[in-house]
Amino acid sequence: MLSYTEENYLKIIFILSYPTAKEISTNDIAKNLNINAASVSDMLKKLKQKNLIDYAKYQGVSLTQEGRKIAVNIIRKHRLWETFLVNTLNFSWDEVHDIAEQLEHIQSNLLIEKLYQFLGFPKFDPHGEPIPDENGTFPETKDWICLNSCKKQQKIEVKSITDDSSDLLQHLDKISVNIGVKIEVIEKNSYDKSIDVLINDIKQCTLSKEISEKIYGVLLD
Amino acid sequence: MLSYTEENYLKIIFILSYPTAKEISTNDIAKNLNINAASVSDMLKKLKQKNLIDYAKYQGVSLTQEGRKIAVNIIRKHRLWETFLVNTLNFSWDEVHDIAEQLEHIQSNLLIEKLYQFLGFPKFDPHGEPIPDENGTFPETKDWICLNSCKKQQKIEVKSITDDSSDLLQHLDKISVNIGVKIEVIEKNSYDKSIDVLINDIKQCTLSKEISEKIYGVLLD
DNA sequence: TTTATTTTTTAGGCTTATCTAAAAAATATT
DNA sequence: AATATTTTTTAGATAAGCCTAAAAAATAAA
Ligand SMILES: [Mn+2]
Ligand SMILES: [Mn+2]
Ligand SMILES: [Mn+2]
Ligand SMILES: [Mn+2]
Repeated sequence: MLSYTEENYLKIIFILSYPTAKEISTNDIAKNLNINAASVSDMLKKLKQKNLIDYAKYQGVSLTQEGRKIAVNIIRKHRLWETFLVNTLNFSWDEVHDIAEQLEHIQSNLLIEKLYQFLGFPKFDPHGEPIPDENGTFPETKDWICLNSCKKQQKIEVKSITDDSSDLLQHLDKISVNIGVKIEVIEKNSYDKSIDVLINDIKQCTLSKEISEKIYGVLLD
Repeated sequence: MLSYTEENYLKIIFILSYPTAKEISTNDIAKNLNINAASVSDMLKKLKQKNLIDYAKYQGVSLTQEGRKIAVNIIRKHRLWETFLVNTLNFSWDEVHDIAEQLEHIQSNLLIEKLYQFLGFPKFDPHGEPIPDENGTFPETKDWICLNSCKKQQKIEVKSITDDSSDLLQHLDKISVNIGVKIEVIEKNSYDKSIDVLINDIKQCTLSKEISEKIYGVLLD
């Protein structure tokens, strides 16, 4: 049985390396968990000891088979709980991430099985993030592209927001961006990498790089 | 913000003193939490420091206003989650206690409000235990009596089982005792304090003291 | 009312997860 | 290639929550 802390380390290593499975630096983990790099070094030693990560001093870190399995299960639980909170309890999509951060650590396979069934075997969470199935397999998303990478005049249907922070999601609500809307690139501004877009063929606005790189969708036309 | 551990101490102090609010001993807490009495002494000092308990060395412990409020909220969450697990996710009543022990520590007032509403403002959990409302008020149960205290030929309708352990609940399933059944006392055996009973006017069996003292109900006729 | 037993507290340790400061290694710059 | 900067690790501390062993207080028994 792992501690919440250990689970959070495995989860963040997975997320930072997804989908490439590349090696992650001590500093990246430290920044993302808001802890000191020295503490991360300590924990990496411990996780290596438990055979959950591949790690050699100064060489970065990656998950072992076993570590990946645990990380994916935490992510599965997180996203199923977010789906429950929005679909069943009528939370809005910007309110659920912090609660799911807690719920993802509840230990019970039966609970997750039953929740999964109750929710109707969902494949994506309220932010469009893919929910791995009971074998750890993620639903297909390879035709999704980043809005940020679209050329002028290309148009996408939004499939996912890759950041659940309430700040961002509330901002997206304000400009009427949610899962399913169509966004067309009107202009690309090279100076600050922002883009001018048309949302659902009606509303025009400018999206900063920070925002556009978190929106993914499928190309239309 | 309290730790899970602190919350568990407050909860067990409440439960051990309910409904009398009498003083609780260090040893009682230690036995119930499966920890050493020395550890309990340490924690009591800390909880007193935080004004959550009234405590003087060697004199037993009781909850302050503030401590009681927190304890009742944990119990409310525990029982609402058990209700959710049984009513919504189709768990059986013997499977839910350990999961609720984890879920009761999830921090979010909004979550509990929404869960409460989703479940239809339940007053009792799957074991018949009263669920305090948002103000900490417990539903009325003062006409409930313990099966153990019934005289020969008295008959009750079961309202609650005051122990959620799966061992006991599975045993009760086996002898067809659940919430709502009628139990009549046929004979009281003074030697071991066991009683012979008739369940739903059909099935006769003997209940040990350990079992009969955990069954509560309302007197019939 | 002494003495014995039980309960509770204190003293001193251990583990986990964190920190700061300093050392070591890797990387970037001149 | 030598030096400066950044990244990572080690060393040494701390707080929470637990432990065992021993001391102190309360309670029960003689
Ligand atoms: Mn999330
Ligand atoms: Mn999400
Ligand atoms: Mn319970
Ligand atoms: Mn219960």
